[in-house]
Amino acid sequence: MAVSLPSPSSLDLTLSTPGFSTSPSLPSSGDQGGYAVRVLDINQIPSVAEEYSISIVGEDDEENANGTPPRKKLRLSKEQSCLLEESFRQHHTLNPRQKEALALQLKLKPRQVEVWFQNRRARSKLKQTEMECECLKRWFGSLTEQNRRLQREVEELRAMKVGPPIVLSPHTCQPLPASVITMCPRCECVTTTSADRRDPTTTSVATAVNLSSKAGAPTLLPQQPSAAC
DNA sequence: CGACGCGGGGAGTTTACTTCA
DNA sequence: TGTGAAGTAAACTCCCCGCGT
Repeated sequence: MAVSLPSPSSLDLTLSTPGFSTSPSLPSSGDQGGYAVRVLDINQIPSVAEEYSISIVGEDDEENANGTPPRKKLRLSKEQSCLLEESFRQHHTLNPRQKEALALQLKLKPRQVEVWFQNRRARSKLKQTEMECECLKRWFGSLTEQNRRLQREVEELRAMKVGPPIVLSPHTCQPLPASVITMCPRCECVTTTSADRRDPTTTSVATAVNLSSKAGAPTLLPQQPSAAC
């Protein structure tokens, strides 16, 4: 029954894992006494539901009288969750041997470990998607604001009846193309550079503002955000 | 090379349970 | 203190894909 876990307190908790030590089908060992042992989660006030889950979840109460297994739901203890999280940090998928070993260590069924990893992957992906969505929203807002500013600038230049500034390349003495505003979608830092000074291999977020556009308004050409920041 | 079975993973859903107003 | 809505997470189902035969 002994499980190697970091602290003595966690060992105590693990001994009372729902669905294992409290299972009615298991003979009560001397120091635990079957139902006498409860899930001792120091951060959680025991509830009626907890009592319920303890009483209904067992390793071998697979089916009821109809032959259909009742849908049961256990709550993983903090130690179990921590260990699963730790394992998830190491690898997001488990091979059968790892699954078996982890299940044994956690006193869970391999299927439960498998389900936990499935759900964990799903949560991870959801979180990632939400973060990307937020990032894109901020990026969009920033670009919108930038667009407004540039349009104002164009209007002002038009009002002055002054053509777009022509910058000569220090190397070739040829006019440079339109400036390129580069913004990092993560930290939203914006830098303005001449097109010929950019590293052609860089795939940074670039918003090309063509001030000499015949149509009047500057054209914004959003590109994919880069991972490099 | 295609058909078949099997196992694993993703996506979506259900359901038990908790939290909070 | 009781209750219902909302949130969370375990468990389920379906489908697809890769792999071995």
